[in-house]
Amino acid sequence: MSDGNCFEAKLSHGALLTAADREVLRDLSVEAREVDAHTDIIADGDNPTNVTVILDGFACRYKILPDGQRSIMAYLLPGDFCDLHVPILGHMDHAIATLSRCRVATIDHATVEHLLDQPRLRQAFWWAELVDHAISRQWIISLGRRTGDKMVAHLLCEILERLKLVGMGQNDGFLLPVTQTELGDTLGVSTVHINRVMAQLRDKRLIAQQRRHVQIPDVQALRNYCDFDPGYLHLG
Amino acid sequence: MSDGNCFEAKLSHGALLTAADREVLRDLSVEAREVDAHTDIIADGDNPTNVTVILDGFACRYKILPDGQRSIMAYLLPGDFCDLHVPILGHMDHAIATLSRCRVATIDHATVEHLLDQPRLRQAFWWAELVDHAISRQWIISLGRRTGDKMVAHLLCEILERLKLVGMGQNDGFLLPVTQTELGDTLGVSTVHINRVMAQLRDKRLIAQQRRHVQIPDVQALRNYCDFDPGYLHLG
DNA sequence: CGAAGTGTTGAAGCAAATCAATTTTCGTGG
DNA sequence: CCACGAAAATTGATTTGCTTCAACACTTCG
Repeated sequence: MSDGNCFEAKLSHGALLTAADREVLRDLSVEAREVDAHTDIIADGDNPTNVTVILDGFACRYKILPDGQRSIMAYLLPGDFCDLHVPILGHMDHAIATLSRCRVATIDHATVEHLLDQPRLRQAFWWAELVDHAISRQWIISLGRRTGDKMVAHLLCEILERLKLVGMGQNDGFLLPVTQTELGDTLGVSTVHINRVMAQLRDKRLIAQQRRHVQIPDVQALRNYCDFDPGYLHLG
Repeated sequence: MSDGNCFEAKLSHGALLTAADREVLRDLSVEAREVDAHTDIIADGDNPTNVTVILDGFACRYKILPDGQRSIMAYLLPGDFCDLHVPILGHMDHAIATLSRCRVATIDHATVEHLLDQPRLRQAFWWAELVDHAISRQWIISLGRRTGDKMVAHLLCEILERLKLVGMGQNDGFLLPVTQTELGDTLGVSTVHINRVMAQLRDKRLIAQQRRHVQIPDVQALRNYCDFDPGYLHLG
């Protein structure tokens, strides 16, 4: 499952990179470190001096509200930037934590600046940011207009597609290292409701589960169920 | 209310622009056109050959779902880009329509490329995109974790702040050219519920309304009510 | 092996949806 | 300037998707 080139694999979809460009991206993944599950990578309000990339595992953007509620507003999968926006925005307006154990790489801001001087890499980096925004817009649609079962189905379709993008979603199944409580904090519903909705999807044979391993026996059926249209991921 | 320099005013917050930079931005606003209320500016799936900027009025990003529901996922206020992402993403994954009558300017892609060659303007443009994304993340929090009354309050606080940013939110009041049906499609609740929630906010003296004109007698009180923290707008 | 975290299930309650009707506002033309 | 029709706002009654509370089973791991 672990693949040091997922960063390169992802960004290759955002621009026509040369062999040299790819080499540069691969080199950035060399100095990686491991982070335990359920650990903050970047705290709310931080002004980190480098940019972090997820190389393996699942992480999330989240915010704790004054009343103690947690809102998870994005999943970060292998190949995803955590905080490419900090050099421009100045500080984090949310926190980032691992969901599973992760392997991450860090790139200092000076190096990022240098990479952004190269037109193809600049386009690839901004493509990644713009796709993240497109994903956020889809989450707004889900939260506003889809019922619990359709929200879960749509999220699973999205994760499968994003994992396949970096060569990790094999045989229409994947490891989803996310608890039902975390899914609830993502989709704005209670843990109990997530549990019942997952049971519904299993009953309808739209998904199968062995522990944390999710299988989708008929991807098209699940897509039809929640009107999933992968166009917003802008992969070609 | 109408001010040809709102584009310049907004982008000035994203980078330290020179007088020459500001001049360039002002010149782009010269060839503006008017668009009637409730008219599409850009259709879903389009691949426009220029970038549109709102100079006056309210517009929105929206998508019509297969079952006919409409989801409004962003408001575009004076100074906001409609589709700066299209040159990189290739096509629109949603549509953009006016809410009120708008004055808009268009910049062809070649000119955008030229502007992006200048480091300060490039930073300002990307700052605008990144703030838009930060706003989307806040909407995800609202939709997932706030009740109807807090969602409306938070949205009003945000709009006030964004209008003041371009010199348009005077005396803690502003014109909100948005129907209750549109607010419902924005916040994922029914028109009836929006109506009752607005009545609650009036009863609590958190807002006052004369037709479409919203007044906020005590901004801090409204902010406290919905835990509005303007940090995500990254204005300082 | 025991404790903590996670998943599952039932029952009761509530926020918001839906359905339906009425009033108010707005735009347009006579 | 008023009349008229359409759009928007308002209100009441009923229904429902989801929450909350509570209990219990399963899994994981030190």
